[in-house]
Amino acid sequence: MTDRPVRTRYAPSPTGNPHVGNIRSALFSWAFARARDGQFLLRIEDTDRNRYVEGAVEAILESLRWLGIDWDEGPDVGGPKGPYFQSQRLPLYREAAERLIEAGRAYRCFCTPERLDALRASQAAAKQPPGYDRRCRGILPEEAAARAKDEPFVVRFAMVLEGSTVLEDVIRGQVVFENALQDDFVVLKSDGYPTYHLAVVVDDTAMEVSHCIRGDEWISSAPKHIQLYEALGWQQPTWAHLPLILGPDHKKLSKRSGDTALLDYRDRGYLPEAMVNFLAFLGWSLDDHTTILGVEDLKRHFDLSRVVPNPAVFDIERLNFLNGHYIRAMDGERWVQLVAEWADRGLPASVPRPLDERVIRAAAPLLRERVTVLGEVAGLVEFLFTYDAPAYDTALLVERIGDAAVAVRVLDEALVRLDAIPEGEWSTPAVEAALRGLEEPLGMKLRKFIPVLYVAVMGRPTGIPLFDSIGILGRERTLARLRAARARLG
RNA sequence: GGCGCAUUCGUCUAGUGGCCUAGGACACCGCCCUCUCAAGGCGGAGAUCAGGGGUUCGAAUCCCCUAUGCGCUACCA
Repeated sequence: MTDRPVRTRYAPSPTGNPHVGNIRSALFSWAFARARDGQFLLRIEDTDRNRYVEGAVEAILESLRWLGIDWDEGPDVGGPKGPYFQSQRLPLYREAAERLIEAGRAYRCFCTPERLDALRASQAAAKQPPGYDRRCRGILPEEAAARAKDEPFVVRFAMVLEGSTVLEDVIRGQVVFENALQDDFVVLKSDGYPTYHLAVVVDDTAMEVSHCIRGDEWISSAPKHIQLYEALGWQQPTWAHLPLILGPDHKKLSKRSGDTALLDYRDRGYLPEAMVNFLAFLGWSLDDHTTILGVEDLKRHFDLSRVVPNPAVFDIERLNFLNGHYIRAMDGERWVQLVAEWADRGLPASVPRPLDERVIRAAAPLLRERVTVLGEVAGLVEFLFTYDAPAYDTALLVERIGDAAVAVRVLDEALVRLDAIPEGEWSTPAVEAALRGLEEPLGMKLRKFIPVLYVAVMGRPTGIPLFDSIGILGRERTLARLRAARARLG
């Protein structure tokens, strides 16, 4: 079973933006294939025409690309086992269904949706486990074939009724399912499309997938797939059911719980390397101490044997930490570009474009240690791109220092000292020297009075370093802001 | 309801019978550094390993029971 060359796949259905849980499965499948020098393929499971969402396929490709996950075969690049859209592989599924019928392992079912609903309702009312009652399983093959000519039908798999089906899972070990409890599930729908169960078995076989790596929500269906493999006489892949990713509410992450689409994280300013690092450790670990791991190392060292069986809660704090880490670790020029991009994206339309690159370059290093998510960039640099300080509450000027009269003195003294710097000598060191020189006349430490100046200059008591900010801002704008602040205090 | 899975600090995890009076990381708290805020450095608190029975000289690690949580239970994946 494991002697085959490693081939794994990610097989999403195009029903929307892939969420982080799905992508984590893709990441693990991909990393496993890469670590084993195998191949990774992408297959679109578009067998449900009702749930198909326009643009979803592109969103899937984009999600993977963003994280740096590449595939050897897939809908866009093709490959020897194509096509990679299930909707284009219909004959394969029909053929398999035919074989199953002929072998007596599947049968046509003519029960109407109404009857099925009624059946479920009565089972629920009687507190019986729901499931198809196998009414059509007894229909003679010839009769079924005849009725099929003008009656709608589905094809159901005839489950083995006795004994048990055993799943050998590399993450969970052996899981035993009683056959008597299994349902005669549908393999081919009345519209001729296969259900997931049939399609996944047919395609994984045809595409020579060696390891079926998927979310734990599938483990209950595993006996269906295993029996399908047995009935068709095909070799099972190695099974690996990954632990679920839970939301803060400890429920399975889903579109409904919001905040789960992978691309939303990109749009909020998370870095792909942070996301990969974060996702990699949701259910897996390298050893007893590694927490920072690049994608290259993941590709090299990932292994299913170190995947844990228990579900993991998605902890945004940890993602934030990693994002900040990668921001600080990245190449300086890339950081400048990101700052430019996010400032441009986030600054109000009233700020003239293009943005002054010199300002961006000067501010970028100051932002590095203060940004955890790129979306914060614009708010931190806005004051550098406007003439006046951003709007602020006058009370802020006094808040930290505690006394309006003292704040007034600070502003007056600062004004005198800064005004004394000639235009040509305006620089960060000159500003710093001037402001530090205030300690003596004011009779207080720099740290004590500087919050007043922060507010006057940037509209808030915290932000990127003041001396640099004033240096970038220039003489005229700085003095204007200090005077404006002074005027506010009467 | 049935079936299945899971259960180590708040969170992600290390741990496969003695190295564990349970290690790392995030978050939290404190100190240092410091022009604010951060970042960084140092330190702290935080898990009777869900509970109860066994097995064993010895259990977080093996077995059983219970509890709790989650997943599945469609002509959706």
